Amino acid sequence: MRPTLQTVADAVGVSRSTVSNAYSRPDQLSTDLRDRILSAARDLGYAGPNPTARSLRRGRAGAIGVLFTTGLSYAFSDPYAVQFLRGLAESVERHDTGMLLIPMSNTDEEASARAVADAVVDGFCVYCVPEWHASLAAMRDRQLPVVTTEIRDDHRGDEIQVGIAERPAMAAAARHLHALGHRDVAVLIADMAPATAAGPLRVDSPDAIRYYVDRERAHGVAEVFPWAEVTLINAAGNSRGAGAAAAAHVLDRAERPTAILACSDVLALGALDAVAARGLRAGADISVTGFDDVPEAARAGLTSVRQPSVSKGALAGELLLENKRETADRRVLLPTELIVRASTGPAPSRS
Amino acid sequence: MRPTLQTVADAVGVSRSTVSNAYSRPDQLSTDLRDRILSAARDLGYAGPNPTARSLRRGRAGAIGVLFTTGLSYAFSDPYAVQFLRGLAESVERHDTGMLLIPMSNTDEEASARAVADAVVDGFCVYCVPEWHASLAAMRDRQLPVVTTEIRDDHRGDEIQVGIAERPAMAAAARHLHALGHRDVAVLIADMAPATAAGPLRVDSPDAIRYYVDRERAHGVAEVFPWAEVTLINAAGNSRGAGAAAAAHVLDRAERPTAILACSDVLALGALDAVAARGLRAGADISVTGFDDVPEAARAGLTSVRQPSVSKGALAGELLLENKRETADRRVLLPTELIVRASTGPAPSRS
DNA sequence: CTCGCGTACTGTATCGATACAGAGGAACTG
DNA sequence: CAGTTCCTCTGTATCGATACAGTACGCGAG
Repeated sequence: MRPTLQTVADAVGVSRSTVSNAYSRPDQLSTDLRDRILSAARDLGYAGPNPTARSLRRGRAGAIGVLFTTGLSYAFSDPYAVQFLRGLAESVERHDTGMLLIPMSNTDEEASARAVADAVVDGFCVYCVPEWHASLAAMRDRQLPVVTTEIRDDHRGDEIQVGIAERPAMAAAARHLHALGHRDVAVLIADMAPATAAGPLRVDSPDAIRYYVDRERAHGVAEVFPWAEVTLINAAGNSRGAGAAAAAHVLDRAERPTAILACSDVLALGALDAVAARGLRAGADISVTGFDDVPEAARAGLTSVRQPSVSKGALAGELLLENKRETADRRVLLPTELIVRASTGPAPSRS
Repeated sequence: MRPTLQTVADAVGVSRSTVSNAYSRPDQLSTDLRDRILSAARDLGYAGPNPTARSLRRGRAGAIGVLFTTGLSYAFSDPYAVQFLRGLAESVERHDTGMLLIPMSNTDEEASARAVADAVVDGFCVYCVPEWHASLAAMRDRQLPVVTTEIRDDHRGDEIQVGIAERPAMAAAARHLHALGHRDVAVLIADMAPATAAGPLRVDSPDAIRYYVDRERAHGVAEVFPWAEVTLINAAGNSRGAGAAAAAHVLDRAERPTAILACSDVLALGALDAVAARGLRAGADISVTGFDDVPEAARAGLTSVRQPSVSKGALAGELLLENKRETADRRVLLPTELIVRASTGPAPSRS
């Protein structure tokens, strides 16, 4: 059997409490005794206080759970998500806390829900999880502090929210295109559950879009362009390849839109790939906008809606772990800004 | 006080064990009683069995710790790392296990070491952590199963290893360049501790390179080109920007090398950026090779050494969590392949 | 000499569950 | 009707630590 605190205590001839103090509260005992205890522990091959037992007794897990969309794969391949994670990691680390990644499977929601129920954590951070996902219910059952990256009016309970005003942010991109003379535009979204086929989609209203963020952004477009005249394009996932494939569907049509508003830079970059593959010139033959303003967008000359990424994550972690949680703002709205680059230009005249 | 199993048991008038069974072993009691228990639990606001307590009693944390290089930031921005993580996540998930990310701070190694010591996990996966990092010692103290992504002859203890033959893999790229007539080449590495300045570096032998993987790859180059004639370039980190900045140092020299062998695609792509920024043509004026063969490499026409990414992660998870750990191979060597694209071509004749 | 006080260590209760042996009773067997 | 088996449920021991109140003792002050 592996040694425990008691094993060490017996070996040195002191009480278990004292050995515990040797590790966790060095000021509670003489240096001499402490050294004797630690060296005895080494001799016995004692691995140090068991973190699980410590967590139980202390009532603190020392980690937060991060609920991530879509089997991790897309999440990680979006530079925006990566930056968010990085900010989160940094602030979480400052609080001597870890990050337990909990991927949200689309194929087996129950597995994800189980993972949430079993997670040894002190709180949760929800990033881009569709509202209907079973794991969210499991998370609420835990009754732990939660921070989400969406600002919603219909938000449940007392979740902390850190996010942007999705609708006006996207509307800014739409207005930009409208001012350039575009009248026939398409919106490119990533279906978060790969149930719907890739390609053009007919929905009567933005409200029919299942995932909140995309829905709000579509509403932003609808503030500028009559929704009935907007083409909605569904991508098979939030990846560059999926964006290219989805964009291809409308680029090959006789009457193609003069502009595409993508709900993420990753999708937009994919659209640019598809545009280039057809020998079209982005910003001239067709305009494309993205969302997030990831570093890659600057390299590609993509017009995009910038939103803070790293600081969004950092703030989420901060608010979640701050103990003076009562006083702090439970809802933080971050600024956005439209960055205009070469991928948008005047609408081509109809031939 | 929050309700516990006992609270629910008292409310229903059964024993604590029975309530526990209602959650964890439904077959042990009648459906009728189970329903009564679960509904009573709901009424009482019982959040379900406490995962920490469960972990302690079961002797299983239900998570593995992932030790990641350099404050998470670079790790996540390398698509290769992301793919590895994805594979790892998938296999870990199959075992009903979670992933606790443990970022390795370079500025505060002790903080990382503490995070490792306190992590509630059943094992560790080490990805790209420099061997001198304090957290590795802390990890070994835990005496838990470990899998690393490096195949080393001098490996300690009984770590499981999943990796590639670094030296011959890189040598293949070097031979490819040699066959194209290149004689003056540079090796681009990412210093894992940002102690050394970016730019050309003089070291007597590849052995002086601190980080194992880079060291081995440099040895691979040295198998083909006399080391004394190879220029070593240090980048400030494993990022595209750092790669570009480092490459710039030698591109602007009067006698620039005719080829650059980068130790990662991210660095190589940065080098390509620097090449393009100077109006040079990759594959003609200068050749560039990468390592990993990430999707981006194909788009950029980058010659690269392909290594399995997703399956490397998946295999690491599998070997770590498989319970028949005794019989399984504790050391798995994965294949690599040189993928030749447009970024390499014949050496330009000296003018 | 007694009181007060700080330092160094001890002992017990407790964190919240699961494992496992076993009890009680119904049903089936011969 | 005793014997066996199965199904439900119970009770106690236990996982490995930390919290906290308390003891013992040395030492300076009044």
